Amino acid sequence: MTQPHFKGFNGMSRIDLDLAKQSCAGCPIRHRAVCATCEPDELDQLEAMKSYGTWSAGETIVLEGEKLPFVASVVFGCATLTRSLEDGRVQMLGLLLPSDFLGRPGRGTAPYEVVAATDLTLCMFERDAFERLIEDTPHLALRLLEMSLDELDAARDWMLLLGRKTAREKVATFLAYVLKRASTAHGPLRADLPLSRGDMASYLGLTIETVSRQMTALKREGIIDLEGKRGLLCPDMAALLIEAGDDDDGAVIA
Amino acid sequence: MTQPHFKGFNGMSRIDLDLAKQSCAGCPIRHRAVCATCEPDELDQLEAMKSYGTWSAGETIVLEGEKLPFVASVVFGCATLTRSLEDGRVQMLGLLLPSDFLGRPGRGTAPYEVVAATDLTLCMFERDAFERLIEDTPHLALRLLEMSLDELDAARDWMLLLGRKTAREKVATFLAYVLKRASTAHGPLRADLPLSRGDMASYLGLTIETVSRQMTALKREGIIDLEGKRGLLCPDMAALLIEAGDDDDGAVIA
DNA sequence: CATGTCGATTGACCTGCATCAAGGACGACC
DNA sequence: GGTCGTCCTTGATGCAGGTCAATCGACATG
Repeated sequence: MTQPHFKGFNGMSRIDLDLAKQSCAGCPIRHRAVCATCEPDELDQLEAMKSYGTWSAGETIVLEGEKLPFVASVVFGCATLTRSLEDGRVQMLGLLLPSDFLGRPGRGTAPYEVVAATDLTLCMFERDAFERLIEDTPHLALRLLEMSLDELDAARDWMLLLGRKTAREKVATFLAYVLKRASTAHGPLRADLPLSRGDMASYLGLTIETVSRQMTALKREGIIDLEGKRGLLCPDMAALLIEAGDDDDGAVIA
Repeated sequence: MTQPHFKGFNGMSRIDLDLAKQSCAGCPIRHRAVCATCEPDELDQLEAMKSYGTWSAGETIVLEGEKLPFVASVVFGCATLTRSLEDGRVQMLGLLLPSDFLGRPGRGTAPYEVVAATDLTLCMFERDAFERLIEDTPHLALRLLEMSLDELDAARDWMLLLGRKTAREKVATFLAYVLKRASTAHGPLRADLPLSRGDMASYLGLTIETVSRQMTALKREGIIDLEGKRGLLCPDMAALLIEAGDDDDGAVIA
């Protein structure tokens, strides 16, 4: 386990900053997140408390039960929320992709471990200042309520997956989700897997071996194709969705 | 499937009303819910839009995807939230016990089926009026945010259970949760199971048979005792918690 | 080029839970 | 009391996925 450290709030390269600006243009955490309805002066306040932080793949951002002194939006990269049983069994509880929100306004400590699954950039807001802003800004609280309801929906889709889907359906559902999140206007034919096989197993309530076997099976049957370890292509999204096991439109996570 | 009907808003016996009053005294949905910090005039407004509804065990309150025209707090009884795959597999996504809250402020339709698991009384608030009140009452939005974060925590505990726990641990965890919710100051030695074996299976991502077998095993080993089908006694809560598989303090659901 | 590491794959085997199938227990209703 | 119907329990069997272990790239390092 890497030590939890804190590059944020200061040390960022020029390039990092540019990339961050690009994704957070105008309103700092724009997609899915807080400021869809912000007034200019509120945006100024957010801007004032905002900073960027980077972590490299595998680094821990907070340990289970520790304080998370900020809330944040993922600019790029991928982070995972996991919880463990004492004997070492691990289950992923959340997957954060660009534009997803991290943090529980009003709650200082994280009831799960947060780890950077890939190199990661967060757009962060100092917690205390952010919470003060919420108090004074009614529609912000509503926006956050919206967001946590979305997360709740995602968690519940995920429960259905964990409780009732077969290994093949689980893997197919995950791949479909990744493709959906990566999709452009041209269609979701290609994506980079944001997670290792091990992380996928943790996500899906399976073992590495089972994930690997299901992936090769789907590849063998022509439903997906793989480029190296992380590249994923899907010639026919519909076929993949059938394997995923239900009407699932890919709405599987927050 | 029973047809979704709507006894609420009017037809209640004297006794029902008394019971409801008792649980909802003063502030209508008090525990875990909205009004911990309400002003007197806000309470009046809530009072004005409030009504009670009853359902008997097995009745459906809303179908998956239908509109739920109210938000509510459970006064007594037990309701379940479930979602199904097309082929009939069912997973429970939420369990509502007295003082729990039902409904997603700002969202009209339920993404799950809501069924009364036992005879059930809800304290209901007409949706539109409730949402108007939220708009004018900033701290209500914060309170609701709190509540949905609690639900999210519960859903995530549940994910860990579904993804990584053994059948025995799952059953023990559920029983511990029931005992905890039923506990009085004197300790949680006895409780009535709010769910049938089938519903427990749906909750835990297992089959009826497996649930039944694990229950008999726990009974045979003296960890629990059963009175009839629904009565549950636990001579030693600590022993049960060990079977539940982790530090679990019983915080498993919203 | 040899060697080591780390992730992914593949195979052989085993087991926990699902599945299929019979009973029991208990209440409702005639 | 007899006969359902519903829910629960128990047994026998099978299989999906876990476990253990070997191998295979891909990439780094000496």
